[in-house]
Amino acid sequence: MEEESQGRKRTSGKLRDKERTKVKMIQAVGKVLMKKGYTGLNASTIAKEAGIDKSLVWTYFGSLDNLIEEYISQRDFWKFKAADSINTLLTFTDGLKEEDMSGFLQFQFQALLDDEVLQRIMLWSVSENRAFLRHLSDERELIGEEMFKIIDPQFKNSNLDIRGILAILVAGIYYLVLHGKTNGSLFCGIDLNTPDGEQRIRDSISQIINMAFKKTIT
Amino acid sequence: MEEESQGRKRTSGKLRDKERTKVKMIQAVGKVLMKKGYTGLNASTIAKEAGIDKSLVWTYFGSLDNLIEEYISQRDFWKFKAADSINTLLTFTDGLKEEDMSGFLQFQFQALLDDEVLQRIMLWSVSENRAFLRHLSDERELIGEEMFKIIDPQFKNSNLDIRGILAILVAGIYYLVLHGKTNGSLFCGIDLNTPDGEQRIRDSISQIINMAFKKTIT
DNA sequence: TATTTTATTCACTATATAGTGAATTTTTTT
DNA sequence: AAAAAAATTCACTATATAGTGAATAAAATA
Repeated sequence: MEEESQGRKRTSGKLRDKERTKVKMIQAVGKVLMKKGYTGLNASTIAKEAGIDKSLVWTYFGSLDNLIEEYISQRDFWKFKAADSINTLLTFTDGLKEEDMSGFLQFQFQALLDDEVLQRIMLWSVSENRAFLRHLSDERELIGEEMFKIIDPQFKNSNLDIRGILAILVAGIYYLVLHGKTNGSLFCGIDLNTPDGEQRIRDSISQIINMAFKKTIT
Repeated sequence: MEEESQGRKRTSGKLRDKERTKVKMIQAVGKVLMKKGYTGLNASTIAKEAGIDKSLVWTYFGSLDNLIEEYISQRDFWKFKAADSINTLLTFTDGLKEEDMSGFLQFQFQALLDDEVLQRIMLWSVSENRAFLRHLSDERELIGEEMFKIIDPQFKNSNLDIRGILAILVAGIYYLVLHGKTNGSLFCGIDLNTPDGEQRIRDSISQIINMAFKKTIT
């Protein structure tokens, strides 16, 4: 981005290398985020994690926010975009099967369970209204819309609001994971930190999708 | 709690009154919580809101945490406990109707939408693992268990996990409200900050409950 | 009204944090 | 190897925050 292309002098010592240091700093953001959450993201902590002097934050990124933003924009949080998961779905332009939809939600559930940084980011998104966090939401919405292009028509003549139902499902997945990871305690008597609890939520996701696809409403 | 019952001298001037001041301080916690969220809960801000000197926090409550804890424990966050909502449900010891269950969830949804402090507290609960926040979750679980005593048997011979489904529903409600209030943006194309968006979620809650009660799974 | 006691404020300490500019050390060029 | 330039650290400033103890002002008691 801010490459001095005219550069008469370059960089690459064993001890000093601007680009290598910048990469270390960006990676440190992720490590701190995982270990302490977004409230732990300050210059001293990040610098200590990267093993450099904190003043480099301003020398190389202009501000602490810029450095953090750099990390967020570089990481691909919606891995399922690239994963088979959604690509498979999007090839079925003529309609979507119940199992595909279920599988997609299961994938999202597992991805969030496995990704501690994503958990911290989701929490942050719902805690503070920052531009770069909103961009993440928007990105997810964009991917979602691709899917709804296929699903919406399938539910056109149903009296179910499939978007509303999926909104509750996805939001439910998000909250349950966050509650389980931070709070640890039960939710409706279910403990997400046990294999049994996880499985119950997985099954319930499938059950709701199954019911919706059977379009049985009175 | 820490009343000097032996008290030879009391308090009640126009300008100075310990008890009145303590009440003002506790109320200020709620105001700050609503205006700035839990991260805004520091002595200076609370003292300014109460119109007193910040040192009184330690004089009267021992620590900032104690003052905050006092506020949390005094307020009744699960209003629906007292409300008709759940009491009506609990009288039907022989079974629960679909409309009752729907109504109960609608009530919870509306209560959270209307109560800014509760929103801040729910966010806090999922952000930090504090004892007094866990107590709140536990309290909700306890109330929930009362309800499940009635519902569990109704779904005994169903192949649906009603607790799992309700967990996703309730968690979904929580997350959608938090997302809507902080982030403002869409979620599955639905904007919770519009009457239409609110209504779609209300309807979707009912639809899921309706499907579950029809026990239609293959 | 003078004295005692209680309520409240004031003036501090200690620590953390965003940010700056000069000094220093390493690398590159001559 | 010396000079120039780039990379990195050091030593600051300024502001915020939890917490403390002495000073002061208002009530209550004698």
